[in-house]
Amino acid sequence: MPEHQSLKRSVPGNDLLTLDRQMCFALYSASLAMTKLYKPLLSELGLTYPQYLVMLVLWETDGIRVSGLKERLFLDYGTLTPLVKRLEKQGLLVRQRSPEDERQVIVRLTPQGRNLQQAAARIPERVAGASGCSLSELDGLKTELCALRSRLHNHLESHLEESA
Amino acid sequence: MPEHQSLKRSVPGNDLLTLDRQMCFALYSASLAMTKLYKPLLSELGLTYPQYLVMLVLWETDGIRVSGLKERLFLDYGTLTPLVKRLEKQGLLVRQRSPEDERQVIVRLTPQGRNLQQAAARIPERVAGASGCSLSELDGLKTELCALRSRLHNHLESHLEESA
DNA sequence: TTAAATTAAATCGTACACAAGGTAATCGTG
DNA sequence: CACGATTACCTTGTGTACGATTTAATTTAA
Repeated sequence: MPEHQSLKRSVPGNDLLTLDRQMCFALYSASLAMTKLYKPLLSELGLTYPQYLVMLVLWETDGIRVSGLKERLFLDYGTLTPLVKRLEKQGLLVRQRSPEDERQVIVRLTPQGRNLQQAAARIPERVAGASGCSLSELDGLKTELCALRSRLHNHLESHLEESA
Repeated sequence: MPEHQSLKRSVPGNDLLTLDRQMCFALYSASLAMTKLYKPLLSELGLTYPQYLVMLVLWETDGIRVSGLKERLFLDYGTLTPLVKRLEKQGLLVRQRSPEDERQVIVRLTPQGRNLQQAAARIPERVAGASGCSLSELDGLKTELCALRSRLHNHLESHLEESA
């Protein structure tokens, strides 16, 4: 038997250090698989998955600032700025500086961006069907994941000032 | 309320088209938050999160092929090839073509890569603590997510030949 | 027994994700 | 009013993800 296999047993807590024991890997791989499921549906609309999330926010709250998207989607400016610019280039929205505060960038849907909502209307049910889960199953999982995310954000927040 | 009066209500299933109703967004944002939780712990080891996943596989199964990593982690060659090369550059593993089949690349841990397992041994418990969940909660969620991932992969597989 | 098909991996191009650093506008305090 | 701090956003660099294409090795089949 190779040396490293006997070493394996000697590491304390080592039995927890396997891929299939990691909740994080289940989360990570399920999230990537879900994105792949959306891909063909969203490509009909010319959207990527993160772009779809931005459009979901705008369909609910048009005229939001980039900082609003940041808070709603938990993404950085470094992610959002080029993402929103790509949506602008597609003609789905316009970015304009706020007249009251020139630092702020307001994001507004174009008529084309608003119209895309109809085309997207069937996506949730198509995804639900493809995921092979009942709506209540999905909703239960959603609730648990939101609770987990919330706890993670609390923890990340409470450890922010350590580096400041 | 008559369905045809507001555009918003007239879109069938439109009330499902909001960010906070999307299980996918809960999944996506929880996964990103989890990665952020790991980041400071893994940076002590000089690893990114996907690199950590590769190391987890290697600590279990040294001498695996790249295609083995692909199947285990559900990632593409396009992701894995540069990722494994970066781990090789760090001296944690070596890549070598199989003598029996020159197409295959075998990935082997170096002593340094094997030693890193000790340094990583405490990570799972530290993450569990930081996530604010009990081990059984995390395990329950893990099981649900694996089941979801499995259903998504089945669906993606069954729709592969449509494009072939 | 080779030419065609298949396979394993690499490469290329696009789009995230985010830390770190930068800039311009605004605010707060003396 | 001045000026340092803060805010909102942008830019750059590194590291994923993944579709599409390519290359080289192996297998299959005519």
